[in-house]
Amino acid sequence: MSKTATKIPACSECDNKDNIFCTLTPEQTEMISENKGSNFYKKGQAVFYEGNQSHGLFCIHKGKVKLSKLGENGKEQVIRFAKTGNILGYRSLFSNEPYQATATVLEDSYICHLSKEKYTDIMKENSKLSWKTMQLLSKDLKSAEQHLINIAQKTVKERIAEALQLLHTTFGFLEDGKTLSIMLTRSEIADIAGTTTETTIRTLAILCKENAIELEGKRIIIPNISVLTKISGLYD
Amino acid sequence: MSKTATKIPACSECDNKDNIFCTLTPEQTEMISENKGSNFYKKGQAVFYEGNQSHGLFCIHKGKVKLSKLGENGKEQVIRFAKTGNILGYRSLFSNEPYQATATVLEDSYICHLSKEKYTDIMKENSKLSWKTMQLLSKDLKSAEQHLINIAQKTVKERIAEALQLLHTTFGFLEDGKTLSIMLTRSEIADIAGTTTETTIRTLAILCKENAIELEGKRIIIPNISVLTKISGLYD
DNA sequence: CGTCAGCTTGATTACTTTCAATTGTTGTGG
DNA sequence: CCACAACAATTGAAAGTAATCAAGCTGACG
Repeated sequence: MSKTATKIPACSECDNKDNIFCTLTPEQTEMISENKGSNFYKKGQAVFYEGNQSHGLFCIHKGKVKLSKLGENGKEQVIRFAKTGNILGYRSLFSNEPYQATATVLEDSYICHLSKEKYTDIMKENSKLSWKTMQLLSKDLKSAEQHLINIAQKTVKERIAEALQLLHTTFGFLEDGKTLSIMLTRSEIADIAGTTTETTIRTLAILCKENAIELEGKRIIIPNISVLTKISGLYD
Repeated sequence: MSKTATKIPACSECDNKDNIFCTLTPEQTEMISENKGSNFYKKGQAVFYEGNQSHGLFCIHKGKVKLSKLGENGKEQVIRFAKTGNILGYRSLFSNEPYQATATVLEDSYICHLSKEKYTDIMKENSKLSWKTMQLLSKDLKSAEQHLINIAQKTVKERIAEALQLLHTTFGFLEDGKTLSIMLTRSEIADIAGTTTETTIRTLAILCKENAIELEGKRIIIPNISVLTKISGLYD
């Protein structure tokens, strides 16, 4: 609701240490920090929309985000997820095209806005940041291609099982070590797997019957991840 | 069949001018050129296989290549195409992972092999090459995501129409200005659209009946590309 | 001329979507 | 706190789409 920018510290104080910025010098960190804007986003709010003119990139200080695109029929397709420490909208760095996807906050989040120019300036003098950025692109490309082949060749059941695994590897479990720490609607899960809400509901029920998962409302419990792995046909 | 490396000139003499190397200084071009190996590949031959340890990247001096991955069921999925002037296997630059896809030559081609180390050395001193590489990654990522949403949400007919458009935009027409300059088997077209050979045949027949295309054996004629565009629901 | 790979067609089956109706949940204002 | 509205979840039945299986055909090539 209210902007709580004051809650977010300077980049030098930020404890997201294992992200793309870890190679920056203190001066460079300061440079980024001076030009950043920080915002609170309420669950469901959009950070940017597909087609928007891009005015920079974003860094998730704390939170969970989904990136999605709309098909011609208006159906949503989830492309990727991002979480604390990840950056968003970095592809706009390399082309002056608008954002290619819509970023929606999945739970209340704090997200910083960074200047595109500062970032590219730093890339020029710090080849490690360039390198990190390329690795990031490369990683995203790899998962996009994997996602593609999965959707193209797998049954709905396999794709749902895989979607649940993706949620696990991205966001992890709650303290109990078996409940997905993210709660999505059936329709959102459908948008990951590329199917409909109804089919998702039925398929989740089947997975439940096969003891691969347990359902408690929106809460999804995965007692043994290897059961899901077997069903999805994923072996990595 | 026989190695015809002598047919390929030094990089400085190469007339693929609009590719990623156009920003290199003469010295850098020479550096790449000295370390390159050139080979002739016969139609159907593989340049590298998914899972192979990567030992460098490739530049297509002249030719056509498809990049594909295998699903768990053994079914092939075409990820991307590449043609004269494009580079292949560049993702191995950023990670020491094996090649993520298999590159297969679609018609007799001349392809150069470049040293990974030289490329990265040049990237360090030439930020424009880094930039170009990032743009390339970014572009590939964009098309992969577009391909994903298309396969996830479109009918087979739309996907086949789109596959034909992809072949057009990538490889263009013959001199007659309407015949696709690439001839693939029905099964290969199926592997682009993520469907089966039989369905591809039936769908091509339907497109033919609707006067979107004409078929002469493996030759596919597209008298009016906008008809296909309309069918595929692609508007870019 | 035989063979093999690719192409084609038909019939059947399986899977998924769509549509429709109902129930459950959540947040809000009176 | 309750009632209501809006949204989410569920279930069933019917329709549609595409895969699978089976068989015959075609054309290139040694």
